[in-house]
Amino acid sequence: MARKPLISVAMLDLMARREHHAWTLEDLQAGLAGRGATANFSTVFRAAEKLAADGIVLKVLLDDGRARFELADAHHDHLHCTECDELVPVPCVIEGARASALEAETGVAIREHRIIFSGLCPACRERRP
Amino acid sequence: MARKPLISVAMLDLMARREHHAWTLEDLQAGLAGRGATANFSTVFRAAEKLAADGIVLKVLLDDGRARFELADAHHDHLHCTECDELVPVPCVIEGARASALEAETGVAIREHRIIFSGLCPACRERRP
DNA sequence: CTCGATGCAAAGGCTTTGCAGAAAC
DNA sequence: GTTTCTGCAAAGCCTTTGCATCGAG
Repeated sequence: MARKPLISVAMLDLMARREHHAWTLEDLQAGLAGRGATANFSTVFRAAEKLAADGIVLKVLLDDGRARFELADAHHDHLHCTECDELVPVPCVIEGARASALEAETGVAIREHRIIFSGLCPACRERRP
Repeated sequence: MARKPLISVAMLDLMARREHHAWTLEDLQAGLAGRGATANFSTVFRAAEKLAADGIVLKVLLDDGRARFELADAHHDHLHCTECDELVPVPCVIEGARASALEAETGVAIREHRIIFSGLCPACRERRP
């Protein structure tokens, strides 16, 4: 019989199912439990942090004070749905030229950016027109 | 002799001096104390929250977990300086057309956005080329 | 035996709230 | 007297850490 996989492996496996785009630690713990991989919160926390440190997942912090983790793939920005609380990906709207212009205009040196739109995700928008 | 002003008044007065663009509660408490308006942290917190609720100041939450408050004026975005930790204002880079295009493209309904760039502010950029 | 993974409980960092007294009107 | 502002202390909410155990190699 197969041995119990490490939590970090089960976690990546879970995230790959894309039930959420971005997962809170609570989401992860619940999702893991739902698939028979019950784990302590600290363990979930440490596994997620390690994956983030290794660049395998990305940690995103929201105004609600809870971090979300998502599989690290192509850069994109986010929309935080005010209705269902999901953090959905949207394509990046900052073209390199725009950033350069801003640097020239303001004198700052931009290393990275984080854009979070608030509004309704497609599903909620349809549900509540 | 003039009576002791409400903390919220002293706070607005302090913020108007623009020593910082955005103030943490700690900054505010220290700034107030420095001007003879010593106040309890809770009082500073409540005054700031009330001003934010009234739309007089804007509350901005950063990844470091501490909220900042700034006088609410024209919309702008921010650069969080990785060197001095200041949150400096930069002009908004999202034109309305861009947002509309994004809504059409993705199906989301955007209500507002928050952009935080990370990098060096003009002063630090000059200091550390 | 040694090291990483895990569970449990406790500690942290900031934010919020409850309650009572002081101040304003 | 009633409402608002304050101070103090206690809770809260999530995130982190310390320590001991467990399990693979």
